[in-house]
Amino acid sequence: MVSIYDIAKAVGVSASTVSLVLNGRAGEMRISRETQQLILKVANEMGYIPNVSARKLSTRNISHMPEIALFWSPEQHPLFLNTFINVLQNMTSSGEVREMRFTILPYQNGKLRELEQIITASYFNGIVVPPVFQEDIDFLAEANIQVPAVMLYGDLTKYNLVTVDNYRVGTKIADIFHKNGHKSVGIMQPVYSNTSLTIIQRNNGIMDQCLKYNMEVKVFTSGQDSPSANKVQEGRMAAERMFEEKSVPTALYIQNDILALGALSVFSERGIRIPQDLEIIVYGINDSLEIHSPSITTVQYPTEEISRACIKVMADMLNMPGSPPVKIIIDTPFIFRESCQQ
Amino acid sequence: MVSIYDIAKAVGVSASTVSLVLNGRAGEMRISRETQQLILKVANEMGYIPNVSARKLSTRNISHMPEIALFWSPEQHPLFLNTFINVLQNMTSSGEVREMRFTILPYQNGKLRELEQIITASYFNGIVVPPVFQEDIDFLAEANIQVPAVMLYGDLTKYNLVTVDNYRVGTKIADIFHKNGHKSVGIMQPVYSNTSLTIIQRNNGIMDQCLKYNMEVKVFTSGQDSPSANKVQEGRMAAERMFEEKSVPTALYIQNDILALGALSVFSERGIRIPQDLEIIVYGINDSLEIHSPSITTVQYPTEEISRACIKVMADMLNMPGSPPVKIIIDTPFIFRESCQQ
DNA sequence: GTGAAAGCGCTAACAC
DNA sequence: GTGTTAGCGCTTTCAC
Repeated sequence: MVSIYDIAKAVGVSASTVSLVLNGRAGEMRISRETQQLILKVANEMGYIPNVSARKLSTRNISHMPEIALFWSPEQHPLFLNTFINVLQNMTSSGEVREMRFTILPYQNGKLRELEQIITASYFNGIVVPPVFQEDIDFLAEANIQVPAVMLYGDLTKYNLVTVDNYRVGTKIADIFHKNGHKSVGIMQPVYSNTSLTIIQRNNGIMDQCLKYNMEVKVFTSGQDSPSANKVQEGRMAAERMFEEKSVPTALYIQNDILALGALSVFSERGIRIPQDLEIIVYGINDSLEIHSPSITTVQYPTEEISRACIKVMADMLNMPGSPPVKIIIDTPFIFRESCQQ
Repeated sequence: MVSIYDIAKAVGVSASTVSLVLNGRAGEMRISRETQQLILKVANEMGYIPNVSARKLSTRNISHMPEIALFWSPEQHPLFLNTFINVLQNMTSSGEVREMRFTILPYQNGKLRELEQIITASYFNGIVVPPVFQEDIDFLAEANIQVPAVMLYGDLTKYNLVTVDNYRVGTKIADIFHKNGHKSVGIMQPVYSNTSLTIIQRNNGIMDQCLKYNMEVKVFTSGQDSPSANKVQEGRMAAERMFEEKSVPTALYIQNDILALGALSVFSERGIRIPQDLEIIVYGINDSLEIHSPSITTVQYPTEEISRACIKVMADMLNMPGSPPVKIIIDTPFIFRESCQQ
């Protein structure tokens, strides 16, 4: 970390001169052209980056407010982050919660531990993290976090939790398929999903319930992982593979809305009639499933409600640090449309 | 701002005692139960929030890296923020650019000025802002920003700019419609759009070019603003209004992909044949337009490329502060599909 | 034109 | 058990 003192030393002036020049206030004071040039040049060469913490401290940070770390992994739903920020904006501007600032910390699922320093050093006034891999949950279970923390998954009683009941989603889907007389159920999911606990939980819900009802369950994936940008293609491949089976299921649950778009296009090309040949339920949140022809029954991933509850809990914890952690389960409503009636 | 000194004074102990207790290190040292309780209680009552800047400074912030402000308004494309963070993650983890930290600062389009203090106080090592309202551009034109700034719109030569050529998108669309023999062109857009410069620019491109070709242009909106969550419904309403006209256009440009979903469902219900009765081009980025039946010709909003260029420019400016601002125009590729052939 | 010095809120070593 | 003190990097006032 190069500081203005390092620059001052290198140039042979005092730190305050450096500070003035670097802040474009050299004109106010009368600092010589040469000194200015030299300071700028040396600062550049040394790769100086101002320490904003020091700056905020020294200037009595006008806009001081809680800084929250929002951990984010690429596998989160692509609309979730946008929703979170919009909800935040609404809640703070309406005065429903105090103002806070969110800094996004990208991480790889399963590799949260690599950010241990940041997480445990209390460099933020609070943290929000959606740990959907066992490794991350294990890490958090043993981690020593001193600031308010809201988890979006994981049954760790020492932290606040805002989440949905994934297992229940699974059993309800099985119930519906059973009620509609199906004997053979398919689950379509991204390849990545074999390690995501939310997906596993929903699968377990379906499978356990199907076992009870004596329904057959098959899992379909594209067989190869795809970059997140290509979930549609992955859905197409998964659908194609479904038809390679001798017996194709009559009811299909798709774990991801983008994947569903790909699969639906294959079904359409192949002339599969929905729901007559195949009943479909999709988990996710995507406008196009509503206007798809036929319209698609979905289990809503309630990103807005999750965001709202998460922000509320964080605000409460900031106001009352040390309160016992809360656990909030958000409802996942079923929206019945043409692809699968209740 | 209540500090640990305030708490110390109130309780009648020293600041270091307060610090120890508040950091859960009271056990290490031997601080009495009562003192601990009291400190915690008073801290709560006084609404103490640790100043993370001071904390980072005093602990020689291990994870020190540039902190960038990412200004964000609700009207941004809902997938853009996610894309931005994913691209950031890829670029930093591959070592393509230095690590940086992005803090999201929500703002209302047209009200950027309200954040003037934050913007000009240099509390961040850099700022990124997508100003699409004239008020915001005017503000930025006169603002005194001392840190590297990347704009995602607006022709302000004093800042870096990464953007697309909206006007050109408009003229190209008009060219295509003209080439395909249309005499009457429709533009469908969100109500909000009458103040968004990007949309206005694309409109101007279309209109200017249509004038040349002697093509008629009509603009369609839902007639009433909708919450951002209901763009599909807004699209439906706009489509309905289109059919209230005596003469319905034979070619339609839709300014927004979600709006398009709503409109397309109406066209489908009404038995409008695409492209025979109506050729359609949509601006945006949405997987479902690709798998829609018929598939929809789009002008890609290149969020990934914009993000990449923006992050690269920011990294360069951090490495070489004081470099002259750059201006990067990202291509907006046309993806021709069934709804409008070239 | 430039430097010295105080102070922002906090932590950590050490003193008592 | 608790207090004193130095110092993190920067800005700002004032002195020369």
